Amino acid sequence: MCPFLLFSSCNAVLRDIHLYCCVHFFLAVFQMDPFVRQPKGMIGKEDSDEENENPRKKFKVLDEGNEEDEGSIMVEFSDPLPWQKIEAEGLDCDYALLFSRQKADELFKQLEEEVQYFTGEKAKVQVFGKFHDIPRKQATYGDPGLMYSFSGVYHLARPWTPTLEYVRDAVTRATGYTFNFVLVNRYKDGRDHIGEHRDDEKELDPNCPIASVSFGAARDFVFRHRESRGQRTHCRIDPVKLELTHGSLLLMNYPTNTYWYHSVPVRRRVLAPRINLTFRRIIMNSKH
DNA sequence: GCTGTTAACCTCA
DNA sequence: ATGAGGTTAACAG
Repeated sequence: MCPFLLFSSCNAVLRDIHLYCCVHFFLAVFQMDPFVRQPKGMIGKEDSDEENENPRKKFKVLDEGNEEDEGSIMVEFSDPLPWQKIEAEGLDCDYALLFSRQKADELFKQLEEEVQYFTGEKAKVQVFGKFHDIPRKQATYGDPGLMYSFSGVYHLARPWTPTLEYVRDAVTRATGYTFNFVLVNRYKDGRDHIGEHRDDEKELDPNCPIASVSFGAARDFVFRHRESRGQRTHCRIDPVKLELTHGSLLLMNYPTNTYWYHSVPVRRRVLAPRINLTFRRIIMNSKH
């Protein structure tokens, strides 16, 4: 359970959330039709400072230079992204490069200017009775009225910035899902990280995927099954390791977050910053 | 009340 | 340099 993201709302609205998700599920199925089945494992090269030319070349990017049409830098529905399916027991993810190198550079730069991160109390976390500085920077943005709790105190999510809206809409067009909230994590270098956790807040609909978009330095991303953690190793399920590259999109589908923990481990050789956006759909409740 | 969990760090292979 | 294991006390269920 993540103590940062307990959500509430001013009014009970989303009674049709299940119908909503079903509709988008079918949308997504049709739009994602030509999945590329690939064996699980590290995607891309281990040395992340060099350009990842191979994966990028596989992506068809339309007219990067045209700034007038927002959709022009994305692959259109009629020309779907070459998704990679990542599967294991109880794990179901889809991975694709959403933005060209050039566009991702631009978005990264804009995010560096726009996003305002937590400071002070909100930048600390209590674990096992001790307070620590969170080893990365965090920010939350979302639809008006959306709230989240931090250490039992509710705060409003900030309103969307232009760049966050742009990326959000790009993800929607690529997947068919819409999102009302984003958690921004900024890892200033390879020493910044996040420990193993699941995104299992009850305010998140587990049937709706979480969309993780990455900019900047490529970082390893590790899934571990909940039954293969700690001393109870009688159930041996190998971890699933990915590399999340500049401009990439990882969709975490149900029931991934039920069975699998994930982390971004320390990588001391990484010197450059990474910004990660995890788009979610929060089910508003009537409390508060 | 009891049990399970813990978005963190530290130590030591 | 990395990963596994232990931590520790409060709180949710």
